[in-house]
Amino acid sequence: MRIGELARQTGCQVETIRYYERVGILPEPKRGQNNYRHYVDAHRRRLQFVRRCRELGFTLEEVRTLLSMIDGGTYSCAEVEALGRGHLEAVRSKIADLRQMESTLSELVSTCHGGDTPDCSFLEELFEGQFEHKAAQQ
Amino acid sequence: MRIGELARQTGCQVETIRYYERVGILPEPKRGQNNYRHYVDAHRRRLQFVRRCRELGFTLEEVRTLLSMIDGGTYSCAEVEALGRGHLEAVRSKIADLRQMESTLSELVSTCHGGDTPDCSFLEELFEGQFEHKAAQQ
DNA sequence: ATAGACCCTGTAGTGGCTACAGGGTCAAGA
DNA sequence: TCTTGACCCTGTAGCCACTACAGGGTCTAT
Repeated sequence: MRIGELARQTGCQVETIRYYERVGILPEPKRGQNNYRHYVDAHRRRLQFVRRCRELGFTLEEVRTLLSMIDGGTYSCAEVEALGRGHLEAVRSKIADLRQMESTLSELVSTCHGGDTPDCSFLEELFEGQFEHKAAQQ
Repeated sequence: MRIGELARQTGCQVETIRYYERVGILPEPKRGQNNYRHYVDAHRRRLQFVRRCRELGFTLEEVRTLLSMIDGGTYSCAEVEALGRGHLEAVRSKIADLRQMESTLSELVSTCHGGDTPDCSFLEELFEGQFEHKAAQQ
């Protein structure tokens, strides 16, 4: 199949597929005499895997690691689990940060009177107040 | 005060302050005869404001909008509130995405047996399975 | 013959910094 | 007097994971 078809089947953009090839996530496929890329099902499965990993928030570097485990065939389930748990922790920590943002924001927004005069306690608090937002450390 | 002192007082990096100046978030300060930037308290308050906004997750573009409201002096509280609520919605939607990731991830990780053999249902599910992750519909 | 869908390469842009390289300034101490 | 070290300057390149062209070629249907 050609690149457009692969894109359709996996929900990727054509440019993204070429990008993955350029950075070594996908192998270079065979080319026809018109120089078009020709993909087979193994490519589709690999790209699907990459996309699923990305949807779960893994970085391309982590995806590369996972792929090299699969390609090498000599990984341990424990390694994969460690990578997964590490990433899960990162996701949880992002959630915590965003929750903190949400709570500060909704508190600030609730102080708005919503009128059309240029006085706003939201802005004033941020500009002058002893505003204290528990930011993420690191 | 000089740029290093301003950085210390606001918790910014020196490079970030220069970057904000370059992109028009902070005004160009006066320079001494040694060409060092010289800041006064108005700069500190403005930078503090920017930092607080960034901590709340506002983009620099949104910060620019807020600053131009303050600078113009002819905004309405309702405008600010709209911007705040819009951003709050964005934060909430990110939290929802991350929660979805978290749940899929923790489910996948929990299927790992953790042994040192190269078989792992986490990987297999992503690679072969009819894995279904409810991704954000943007 | 031509339109339109598809493919190619290569480069530049996005956001919000961060990290140099390569240089200047200034005060304290040996 | 010299040197060390902390600070400052400009300008550019790099980070991530794409995305968006520009400028061209190919293929199929009408």
